[in-house]
Amino acid sequence: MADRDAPTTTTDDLFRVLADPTRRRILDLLADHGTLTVGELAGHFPGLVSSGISKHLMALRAAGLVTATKQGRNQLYAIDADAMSQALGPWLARYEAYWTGALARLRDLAVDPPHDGTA
Amino acid sequence: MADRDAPTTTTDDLFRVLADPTRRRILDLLADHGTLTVGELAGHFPGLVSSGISKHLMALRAAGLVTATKQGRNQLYAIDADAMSQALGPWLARYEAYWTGALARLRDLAVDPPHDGTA
DNA sequence: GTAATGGATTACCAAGCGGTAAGGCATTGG
DNA sequence: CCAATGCCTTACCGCTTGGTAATCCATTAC
Repeated sequence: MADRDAPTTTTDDLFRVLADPTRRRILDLLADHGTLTVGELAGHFPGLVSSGISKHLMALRAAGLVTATKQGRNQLYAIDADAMSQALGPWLARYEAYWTGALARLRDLAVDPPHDGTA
Repeated sequence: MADRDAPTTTTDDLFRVLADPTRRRILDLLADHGTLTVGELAGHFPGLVSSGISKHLMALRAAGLVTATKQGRNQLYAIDADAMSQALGPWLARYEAYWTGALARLRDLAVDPPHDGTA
């Protein structure tokens, strides 16, 4: 199984995938470089072999967090935060009451990204 | 354990704790009721015995996500989202660039929350 | 065409973790 | 005081899952 691109990334799936540090690191790398292949990713993880990376990528892909574009013999992976935001959004909203401060910072980032005074 | 704020509630710890659906449900219940005892919590989980709840509570407490107040022979648990926001904040900020749309939705949710949509 | 490269897939192993069960301590009530 | 209650703690079991190794397939180079 696991051949679906899972249009419905549940909060449950999201957190399960995000639970692994390596997977978050991969997402991190992807966010920083935009697009990477398995080999390039593997270069950042000295303690892991390609198979492991591939496996994590598969999990990420199953959760819809990354997209894979085949280019010749390589596969280009890119982050797809849409699924993340879709799954996290409702959860974040639920704790809105406890998050006033964090939310305010978030809103600040959304409406005022560049500079302007107080941080 | 007097580690009620666990100075080092890393993003790693946060996600590990949040990875379990039962634990998120507990947080959910706590957020909804404000304060609950182990027994009350257990009442919401027919498929679990108190020990299990207690264990999850311990994990939550270790991560600083909940606070425990002893009241007589019972222990009152309450959510403490401060650790959550502290750990999630930086992570959320890191993906800010990918979240523009989500951020807007978040703002919308913050001012006009729909209703319960737990998956 | 064949050889080489790179990724995906599968099988396997080991560690971590969720859940249960049993035991112990503290508080409350008679 | 002793008995009962409620929670926490510890030991244990089984499943899930991260990681590796080996194999296969596709693409590219010669």
